[in-house]
Amino acid sequence: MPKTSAVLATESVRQPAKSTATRRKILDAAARTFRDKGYAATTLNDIADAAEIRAASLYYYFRSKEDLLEAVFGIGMQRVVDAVRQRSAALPANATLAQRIEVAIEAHLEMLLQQGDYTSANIRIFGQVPKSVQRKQLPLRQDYAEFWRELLETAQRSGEIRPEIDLGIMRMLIFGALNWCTEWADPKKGPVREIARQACLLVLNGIAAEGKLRKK
Amino acid sequence: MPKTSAVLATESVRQPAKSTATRRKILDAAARTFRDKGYAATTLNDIADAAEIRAASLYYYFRSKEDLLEAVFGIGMQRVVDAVRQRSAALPANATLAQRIEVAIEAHLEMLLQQGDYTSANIRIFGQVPKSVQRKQLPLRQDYAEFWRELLETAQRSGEIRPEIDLGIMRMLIFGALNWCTEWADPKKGPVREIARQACLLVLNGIAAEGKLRKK
DNA sequence: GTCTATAAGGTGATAGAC
DNA sequence: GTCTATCACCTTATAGAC
Repeated sequence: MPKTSAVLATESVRQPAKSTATRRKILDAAARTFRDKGYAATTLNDIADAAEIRAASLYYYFRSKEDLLEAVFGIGMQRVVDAVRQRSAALPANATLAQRIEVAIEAHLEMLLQQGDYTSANIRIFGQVPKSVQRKQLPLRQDYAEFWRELLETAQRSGEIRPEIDLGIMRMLIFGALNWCTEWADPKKGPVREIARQACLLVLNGIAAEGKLRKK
Repeated sequence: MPKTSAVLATESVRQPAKSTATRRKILDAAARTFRDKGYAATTLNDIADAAEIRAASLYYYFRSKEDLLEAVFGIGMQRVVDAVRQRSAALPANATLAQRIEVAIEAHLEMLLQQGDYTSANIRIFGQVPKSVQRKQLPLRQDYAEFWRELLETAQRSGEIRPEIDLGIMRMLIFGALNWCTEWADPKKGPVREIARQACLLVLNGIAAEGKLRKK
C-alpha cells in the first residue's frame, strides 16, 4: 500500500461526501494562495474566499493555519515522490543513465508545473515557513533525496558519470535548476516537455560543443 | 560613474556620520531578517531589535516597510550586476566560453553566498513580495539577464554552444542551479569555490562520461 | 457543517516629548 | 535622532446560534 493514501485521504472514510469535497476545496485554495503569496502573507480570509466559505468554517476541518500548511506540504511532496518512483520503476532494469535521468526530470517538472499547486507551494515557500513545520517534512524530503542519491551513485560507480563530479553538490544544483522553474516557467506559454528536454541536455552533456570541452 | 553610488549612498552626502551608520545598520538588519523569515513574516520590531533601536525610529530613515524592502532589493541586485560585469570586463578580449562562464558563475555565487544578505534576500523572497515592489526591480533584473543573454548568444553564434540548446530556457535553468544555492549551501561547511567548480562542470559538460553521451 | 459575533493580541504607522 | 505613547486596523482563533 502506497503512503499516498495516508496523506491524501480524509481521516474518516465514512464522512459524508459533501464534507470531503469541501475539505478538498479548502486544500486546493490554500495550496494556490500559499504558493502565490507565501505563508505569512496569506490570511485565512484569503483562503476562505477562494474556497467560497467563511474563515471560521476552516476550523471545522483544520485545527490551525499551521495544520493546513502541513497538509498542503504533505500532499505536495508525496505527489513528487510517488510520480518519480512509479515512472522510474516502469523502466527496464538495464535502462541507461540518460533514460533514468530523463524520466526523473520529466516527472519532477510535470508535478511542479502542471499537476496543481501543492508541489509548487511546497518547493517555493518551504524556506520561509515556521521551523517546526519544516522539521516535520524532513523525512519525506530525505526520502526523495535518497532516490536521487542512489540513482546518481549507481551511475557514477558504473562509469556513466565522470569521477570528478561531486554527487552531493551536483544533486543540489540539479534540484535548483528544476525547482527554480516555479519562479519563471508557465505551462501555458511553452510545453513542459521542451523545458524537460533542455534540462536533460544540461544535466547530461552541458551546453558546450564537442571539441570545445573544458580542459580540467 | 557606476550606478552603484546612486543606490548605496545615503541621499544627502552632508548628513552626519552617525545617521549614515545607523541607516546602514538598519539596512543590514533588514536584509538579514527579510532573507531568513520572508517579507510578510518580518515585523518592524524584528528589524529594530536587530539594529538595536526602537521600531518608531525606523521611520526617520524610511517612509515605510515597503520602502525599506526596496532599498534592500536595490542594493542586492546592483551588487551582483556590478561584480559580474567588473570581473568579466577584466578578461582578455579573446577569452573562451569556458573562461567567461567560469568567471560569471563564480562572481554570482560569491555575491549570493559570501557577500552578505542583500543579494540572497533579493533572490529568495522576490517571488513573495508585493507586485508593486517587483515591478520597480524589473529594469535592474533585465539588465542582469541581458548580460547573460549576450554572453550565451555570442558563444552560440561562434559555435562554442551547441545549436540545439535553447538559450532562453537554458539561461533560466542555469540561474536556477545557482540561485537555489541560497536554500542549501553554507559557506562555513564547504568552500564556495568548490560549488562554483561543480556548477561550471555541469553547465559546460554535464555529468555524463564521454562515450556515454546522449543520442539526441 | 456553516454561519455571525467577538475576543485577544499583534501590526504598521503617527504624534509629540526630549 | 531617538524615544514613549498611542491609534486604527487586521489577524488567528473561539463561542455559540442555526
